[in-house]
Amino acid sequence: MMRINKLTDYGIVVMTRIADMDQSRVNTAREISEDTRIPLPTVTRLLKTLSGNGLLDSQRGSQGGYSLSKSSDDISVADIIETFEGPIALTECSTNACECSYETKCSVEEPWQKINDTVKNALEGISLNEMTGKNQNEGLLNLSMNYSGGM
Amino acid sequence: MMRINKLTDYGIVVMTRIADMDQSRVNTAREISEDTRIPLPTVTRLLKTLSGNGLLDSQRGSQGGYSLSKSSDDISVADIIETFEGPIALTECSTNACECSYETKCSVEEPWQKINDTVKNALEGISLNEMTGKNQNEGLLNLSMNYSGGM
DNA sequence: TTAAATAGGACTAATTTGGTCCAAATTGCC
DNA sequence: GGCAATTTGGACCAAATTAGTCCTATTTAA
Repeated sequence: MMRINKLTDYGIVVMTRIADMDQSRVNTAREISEDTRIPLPTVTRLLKTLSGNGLLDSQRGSQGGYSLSKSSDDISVADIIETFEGPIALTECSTNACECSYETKCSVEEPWQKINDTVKNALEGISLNEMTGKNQNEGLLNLSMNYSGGM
Repeated sequence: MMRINKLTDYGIVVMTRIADMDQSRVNTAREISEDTRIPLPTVTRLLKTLSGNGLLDSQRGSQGGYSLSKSSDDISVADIIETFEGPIALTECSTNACECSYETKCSVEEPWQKINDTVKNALEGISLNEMTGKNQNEGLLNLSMNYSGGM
């Protein structure tokens, strides 16, 4: 299926929900759970991950909650995905020094590098703000990617 | 990790291996297994899937084996991935009619559509031929994608 | 007829993922 | 000071997916 994990998907939903709200106040896990209908324990876990990775600020105690750590314009979909899944890469080969034992595979490595870069670029080009309801149909998705450069 | 399955990865290796060989003869599962060091039962299964989906032609019986069903220029990485994983889509929302229960998610649907298209385009733009050793460093990967169009 | 292949499908083991829960720490408020 | 509302951190389990193997049938060339 080649898809991102469900939790990552949820993570994007949660972030979008927070970005959609009044930025002057914090959001509790409970509110978010009720709004999104994602079970509370799961939301809790998502929020912990997101704040642990610096995408959200957290405030403890009574009246506490979560808020965006920076403007929704400065948070990309890639940021969120990487928070949950680590570096964006479709194959193992493309992240680290390739240790694969299949000779053929290694001739395959270089093209994969490009494929991954393209995907990564696409995801970095989408800001959280563009995911919110506010900016619908405004044609902000102007992804212009050019990989004509030499290698 | 957001990656394609291991079997899909192997599938690409196997296809690349076949594309790399003399096209006037067929390749047996055994040869491919020995060359790639992927275990025979697994290679067998990969080949069955690939020929079942029309990417490979198969010839039964003694002297039989597998060969590309068309030129390696006309087979894309996307073709191979889709053979193993179905339609390329990062989230469920983006394939079929979205039945998700989270309201927020649906405002998210449209941007995702574009993201998926971008990824799909990238993968459709890479031919199997470009994955082979023959074409290394020839700068064939000229992916120019422009998503400035209206929605 | 036999040997070398592919075809189809069932099955199991391993891994990953999704989801839950509990105890601790922090903070605001009465 | 004490209580209630929160986040924090980590352990844990169940479910789903994936990887891999195996067996039997069918086809074909020599």
